Amino acid sequence: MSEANFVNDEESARPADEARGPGRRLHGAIAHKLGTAILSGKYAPGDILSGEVAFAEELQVSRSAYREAIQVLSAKGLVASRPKAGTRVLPRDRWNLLDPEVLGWAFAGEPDIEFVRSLFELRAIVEPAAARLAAQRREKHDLKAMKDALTAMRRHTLTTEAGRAADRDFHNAILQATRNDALLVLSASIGAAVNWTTQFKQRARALPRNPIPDHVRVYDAIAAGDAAAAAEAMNVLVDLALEDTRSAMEKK
Amino acid sequence: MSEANFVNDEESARPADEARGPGRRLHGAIAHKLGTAILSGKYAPGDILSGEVAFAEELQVSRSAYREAIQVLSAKGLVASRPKAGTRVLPRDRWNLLDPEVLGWAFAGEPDIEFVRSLFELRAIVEPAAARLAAQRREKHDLKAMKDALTAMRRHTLTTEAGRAADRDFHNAILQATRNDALLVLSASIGAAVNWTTQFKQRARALPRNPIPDHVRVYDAIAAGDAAAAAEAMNVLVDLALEDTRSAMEKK
DNA sequence: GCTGGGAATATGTCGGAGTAAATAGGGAGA
DNA sequence: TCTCCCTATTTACTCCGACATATTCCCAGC
Repeated sequence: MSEANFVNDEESARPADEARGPGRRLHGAIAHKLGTAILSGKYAPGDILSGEVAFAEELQVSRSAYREAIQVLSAKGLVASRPKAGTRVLPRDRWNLLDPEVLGWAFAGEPDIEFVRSLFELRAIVEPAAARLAAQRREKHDLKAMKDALTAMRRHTLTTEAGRAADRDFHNAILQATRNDALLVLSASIGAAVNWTTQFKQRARALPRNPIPDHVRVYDAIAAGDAAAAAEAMNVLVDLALEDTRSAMEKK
Repeated sequence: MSEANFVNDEESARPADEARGPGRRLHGAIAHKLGTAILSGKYAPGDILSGEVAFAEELQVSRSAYREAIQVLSAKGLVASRPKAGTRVLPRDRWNLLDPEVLGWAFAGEPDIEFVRSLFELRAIVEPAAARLAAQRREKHDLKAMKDALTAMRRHTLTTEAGRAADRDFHNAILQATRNDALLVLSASIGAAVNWTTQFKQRARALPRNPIPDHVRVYDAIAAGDAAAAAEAMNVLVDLALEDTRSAMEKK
């Protein structure tokens, strides 16, 4: 009770009420504001956000709060500040686009279709390979986790947050089964991004396909230990998701 | 070049010779110290870094500097602090292990061989696929960049920083040719990590193979537009690198 | 055993001192 | 007279310590 690690991060502690707001603390809100502004292109790489005091006054916050927000952006590679030169936006290739928070900022405004494409391409590379490894290395409890996620997906649908969480759990269980930390972290980031696109698809009223059978095929292949079949089934799954997303974005 | 940030510890009048120091500013140095401590396992997930003032006094810095360092770590998902409860180290799966700085911290001490293995496994998944895409989409200037990097690799060797930079440039040129931002960012992170392992191999005096011919094979396949051959050649390249690294770590 | 108040601790705020660096100005050499 | 270099000023970030606020844990009272 007292020494137990209750894993209450900042969002699960909240009643999941303001999940989509700026949330967090004051400097977090400022970081969100500036981050979305940068990601949306309002500040281009090379631009200078000059004037610590000016910004602090404009946002009606203290310089400390502004400074801590800049620290966050700096830690994510979005900006760099030097004593006299001011705080300048770094070139895109320095941005840590795989950071879940940065990804969220990227999808806060109008998501760039080129970037979404590249994310799905990456997913199409990583996830089938992960399914292949999972088929070779999965243990009993991995299969149980996948099965549980599948039943949850059946009960809810992808139109609900619970359903999307179950979807993430399914993919997460596969990643866990690969026994690969790097893969796990990477796909956690991608999963967050995919969740955004799924919400996006839902807003566009474009969820035509029933994704359950495809997921079941992946599960069966992994359970059977058939690496090639698992990779292929996951490949199909990702391709369909990409197709849906593309049509949804074009429709809009 | 552009990274002319030097540490301003006490009054070290070093002629900016120390390129691999903690770097950056005071709070950057603190973040480095705490980051390496966390990554090395000195602070386990769930541990509490209690006492903002205590830490600040122990490190002989002000609370602001300590706070900003915590902001950086928090932005990278290593810790989370809540009002009264203290600053807790988050579970590993929340860490942004693909952040270049975090990767650097992970390799600052004794690198975990399991983690290195998982990184190379990820690399073995991503880089061949990237070579495949590059073979399909490369333009003239991409090939020129690869060729330039190859000649630079020949002139210097991997034992020098310039040679390792050329190696990174080569892989970077391939990633650029994929026209995929997400891939580019990911492999920039991986490339930073691989650079660490290469330095590590060098320290262990284990660079037996001449990597140039293998790189040339990759280049030829991409130049010819042969996707399958490019993927296979890159596969060989990554496998050899993994083998070298493994033997170097076992030797040590 | 449950509830409410107080103590402890972390976050948010503030303004000032210190310092690094870019720009401008002046002087020397061609 | 023009160019180059050196120096001084100015500017904006960096660091600091104190104060105010909010939240949570602990414990006493019911």
